This record gives sequence, structure tokens and C-alpha cells, in this order.
Amino acid sequence: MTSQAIALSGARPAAKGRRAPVDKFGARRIELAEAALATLGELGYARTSLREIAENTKFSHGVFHYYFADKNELICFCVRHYKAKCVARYDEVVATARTREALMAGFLEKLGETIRDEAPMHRLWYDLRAQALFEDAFRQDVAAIDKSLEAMVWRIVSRFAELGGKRPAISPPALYALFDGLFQKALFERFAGNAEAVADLLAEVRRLLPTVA
Amino acid sequence: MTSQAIALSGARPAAKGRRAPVDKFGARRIELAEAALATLGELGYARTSLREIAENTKFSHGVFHYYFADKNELICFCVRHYKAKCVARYDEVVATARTREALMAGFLEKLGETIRDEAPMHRLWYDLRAQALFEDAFRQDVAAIDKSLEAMVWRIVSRFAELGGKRPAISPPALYALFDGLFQKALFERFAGNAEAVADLLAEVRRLLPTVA
DNA sequence: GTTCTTTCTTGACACTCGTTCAGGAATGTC
DNA sequence: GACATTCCTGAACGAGTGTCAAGAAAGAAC
Repeated sequence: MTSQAIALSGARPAAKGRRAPVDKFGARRIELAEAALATLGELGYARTSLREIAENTKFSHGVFHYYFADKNELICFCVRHYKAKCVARYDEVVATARTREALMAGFLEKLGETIRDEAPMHRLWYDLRAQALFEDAFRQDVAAIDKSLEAMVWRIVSRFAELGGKRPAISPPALYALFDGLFQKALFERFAGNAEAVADLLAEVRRLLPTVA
Repeated sequence: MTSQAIALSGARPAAKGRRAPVDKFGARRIELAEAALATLGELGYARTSLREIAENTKFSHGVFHYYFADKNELICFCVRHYKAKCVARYDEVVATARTREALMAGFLEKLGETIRDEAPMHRLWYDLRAQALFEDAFRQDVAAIDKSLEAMVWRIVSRFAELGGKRPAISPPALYALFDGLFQKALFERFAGNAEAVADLLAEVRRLLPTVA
């Protein structure tokens, strides 16, 4: 449900008599968003035009204006959609792991997977977060996503502490700052061509986790 | 000298017989960069055009192309220039402080000052760092700045530990990740209108510093 | 004062952008 | 079948972009 908390919102502009049974409109929005994510992750917010998004798609660029009020709404929807799926994945690890070791292993695995396979999505997120420092339109969505990520990290570490009969030795914001900072660094180095970036990140986290919980 | 390490570079395109005595060219570059920083910090990388930069200036927009190869070089130069000054300021605190308490106080003071008075500069830096995830042209400069910031934080905390007869309990990358993450969060909240953001940051750092060194 | 170089202004060029909208295609409903 | 609604296309618009080049202005050298 945490993953849903940041996923919904952004209903259609003037939905008057829309039937709920099968939400074709919502489904198409998601389809378009997932198609847009590929281009956005490749070029970033500023360099991506709706025309370019549409070109990597079977649709024309006009469709995007039919389903989204403007470019900003599209991008917010995309990132929110992606990050919600991310959070859900980590939460599954927390729900499944029965021992400290299993949780550590599961966490590191997901971490490695996501930074390896979905690096473009993550850089889009950092791009959006930076834009939110300038543009009011992004702030609410970014704040919500950031909050959900902080909560997710806190759930992981809390559970890790619990499985060891301990308590986290650090505040939720500091914990998130730490992990997010390390993640950002690894992401940057990965794009800079450092092949060891992911391994270094995982090693650092493996070393750090037991010291904070 | 650390502040210089990231400040230089970017010589004039085809400097053939330029006299060194008084570097008018370099001085003008700095003057233009400092003027550009105001607009860049207000609008961010993507939304700022050279014409808009020039409008908040006594110069015309053509001058910027006379002194800088292109928009990217201008922006890199601006941010490098600003961050070099930042590092120098913190280093002065480290060099001056004679006790743990003095170092803590000096560090917190500079931290508060800079996030209060120079928030637009900092959001420009985070913007540039995000762009570097997409654009190769920024990567080298961003990596250099990031490295210099990590080293600066390490010098502060090392000295803090030393003054207490201890050693830092955390790796340089993790330390920087932690502080940078908290700073980013505070910056965001400040722009989102949270008046307590700066105070919260300082409180968190005050609590955290003795636990890591 | 004249000449040469450096510095700066101005206007134009060639694009790209988000957005709008008239109209056609597809789909659903009776 | 016909009609209504929803969905989608593609052209057009107006605004804005980085870059460049021609030449004016300022300064230095003699």
C-alpha cells in the first residue's frame, strides 16, 4: 500500500461520467508513461521533447496531450509510477526475509539489480528532484516520493535491527541521506565508466548496515 | 590550494601572445561568471538562456560567447568557481579552530550561513550534478568538484576526531554521502517553505558529528 | 594622428520546443 | 444499419533557443 500511496493521483482533467469497471483511460496513461520512461531515462528532463518521446512509440506526439495536461504532468506521473514499483520490490524483501542474513542478502541483491538494470530511471529521478528545487510544479510529487523512499529505507533497517534484537542507531532522515548519497555516488560513477561502482556500493552497504543497526 | 585545484582550467580558446602580468581576460571571465551565477541560481541550467543571463548584466549576450566557448563551459566555470570559494571557507575554519567545540561551532556556523544565504547557488550545483548523469561534458567537472567536497568534509571530521583524540568511524565516501544527503534534504525543504529546515539540519549534524568522530 | 588589436554590440539564421486544434479514424451503443 | 462518443493524427503557430558573423567602439602602440 505504501507503493500505491505515491502511485495514484493525477486523475483525468474533467472526468465526468467515466465508468470505473475497466479504466481504459488509466491503463493507457500507464502505457504511455512506461513508453515515455525509456526516452526520459536516456535524455533527462530538459533534453527530452514530447516529439522525441513519441518517436520511440507507436503513437503520435498529440496523444500525450490528450492523456496528460502538459509535459510536467507526464514526467511526474512517470517517475511516481516507477518509484512506486521500486518501493514495492524492497518491501517484498522485508516481508519475506526471516533472518538478518537473509534480509541483508535480499537487500543487497535488489540494490545491485536496480542500479545495474535501471540506472537510467534513477538518473531521471535525481534529475527531477533537482528540477524540483527550481520549479514549484514538481515539489509536491518529489517530496512524496522522497518521503516514501525514506520510509522504505527505515523499514528495511528497522527490520534488520529487530532481527538482531537491536534498534537503529541513527535517525530516519540521516539513514536515508546516507544510503541515498551512496547510491547517487555509485550511479554517477557507473555512468562515468567505473565498472567497480556497483560492487563498491554493495561492499560499503554491507559494512555499514551492521554499524547502524 | 585545494580551492584552486578545482578553480583553474578552462583557458582561453586560442591564447597566442597574451601577456600574463594582469590577466584581464581571466578577470573578465570571473566577472561574467559571477554575474551569470545570479541568474543561473534563480532559474537552473535548463531554463536559463544566455540572453536572460545577459539581461541581468551590463553586457550583451554576445560577450558570453566571446569569453566562453559555449553555454556548457560557462556553467561549468561558474559552478567550479563558486564551489572553490566554498571549500576555501570551510578550510579556513579547520585551520583556525583550536578545540573540538570551536571546530563544531565554526562548522555549524558556516553551514548555516551558506544554506541560508546561498541556497540558489547550491541548487544550481545539484542541478549540474544531475545533468552530469546525462551529459558527458559535465562529468569531469562534476567529479572534480564532488571529490573536492568529499575531501573537505573528511578534513573537517578528521580534525574533529583528532581534537578529541579519536579517529573517524566511517569511510570518506560514506561520510560525504551522509552530510551531502542531509544538506540536500534541508535545501529542498527550505525551498518548499519549511522555515525549520536549516535549524533541523544543524541539530542533526550537531548530534551526528560526535558519533562519527 | 594613424594603425592594429582587443573587446563588445547587434541582428540574423536555423532550429526546436510545447501547445493547440480541425478533422479523420476507431470504437461503442442502440 | 446509424448515430454518438472516444481516441488519435498531423499540420500549424508563436515563442524561444544557441550560435555566429559583420562591424562599431575602445584601447594600445607607434
